[in-house]
Amino acid sequence: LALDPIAEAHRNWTEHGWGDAADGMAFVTSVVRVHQLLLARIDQTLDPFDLSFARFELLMLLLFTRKGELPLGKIGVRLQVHPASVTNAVNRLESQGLVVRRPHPDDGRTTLARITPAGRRVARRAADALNAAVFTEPGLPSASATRVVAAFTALRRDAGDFAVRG
Amino acid sequence: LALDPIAEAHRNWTEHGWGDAADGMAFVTSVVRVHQLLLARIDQTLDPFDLSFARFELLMLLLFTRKGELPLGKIGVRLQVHPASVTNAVNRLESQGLVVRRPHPDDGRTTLARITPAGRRVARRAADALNAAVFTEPGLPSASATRVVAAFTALRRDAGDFAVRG
DNA sequence: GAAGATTGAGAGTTCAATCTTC
DNA sequence: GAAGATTGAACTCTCAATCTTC
Repeated sequence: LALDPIAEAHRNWTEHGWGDAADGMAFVTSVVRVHQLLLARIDQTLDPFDLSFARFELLMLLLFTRKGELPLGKIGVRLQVHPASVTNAVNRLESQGLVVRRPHPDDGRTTLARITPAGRRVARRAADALNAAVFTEPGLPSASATRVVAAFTALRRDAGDFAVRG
Repeated sequence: LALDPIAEAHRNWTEHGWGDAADGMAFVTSVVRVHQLLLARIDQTLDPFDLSFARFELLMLLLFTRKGELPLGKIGVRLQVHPASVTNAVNRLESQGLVVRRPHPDDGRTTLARITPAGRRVARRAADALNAAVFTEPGLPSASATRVVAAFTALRRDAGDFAVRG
């Protein structure tokens, strides 16, 4: 096992005359790597449920919606994914019996995705599994995680990711 | 534009009796979303060079290697990606003339990937572009970024991502 | 004409299976 | 038999093009 590759890259960047960007490079690379590690744990946990994280997020979104259904387009906006990805995910979930499509009553253009009773059961069990295997102990001290969330919320806000309350 | 979806999810988690996992869920979701935002900026910056971030990382790895070449297997270990991904990336880079394959002189099983002069030029220019467009201003205050890197280094170390200096 | 959704193509990843060389 | 690399299959994501409905 080698030493920390990100620290090494930071050193290389500095020695290459890119000192001004070295910290930012290390930050971005850290995010990429931690994302990779977390996703691996998540995928492993969701494997028994035959769910990807993307499909899990879609299921939870419907679970937390009052009527248990949402237009496909709205799902894409909320989950920040491409319409084609929504179509694909809903196809899979529908073939698994966790979601059904139905036409919008008032607008013939839009399609609604509705979570089924089986979908609700799977969503709750998968969430329990993720909570136990990943979320309750994501890999850093609770105070540290909270600080990261705060810093990332500011970053996302500045990137125009969501509206500022006002 | 809606309010912060992660804050909303945190509220949903708490109301659903999953309070113990709500902070961890928010942490993980934040990492996923920030990763998505950063990668979008990176891909956009690398687009003119016809490079993905994965191929850029491979190129930089070779650029910083003494002899400018490395066995494919070692590349996979350093970049933490599957051997098949290395084969794929090297195929693309080779067709772009940025890398060449050559057989290992002492071991007929292993193949070396060697960065070409053109590869070095593209790597330096792409790095300059990324430094200017992303790394010098990744989206949060410098002190904040440094704290995140420290927290993530601890997380990666605990996950067995690299050896502890001893 | 614009909005909503789907389709097909292209790129990337992972896995299992295969082939060659040690 | 094990290590290194490649191949083909399965999946996901994105983009451009298409189709239907407003």
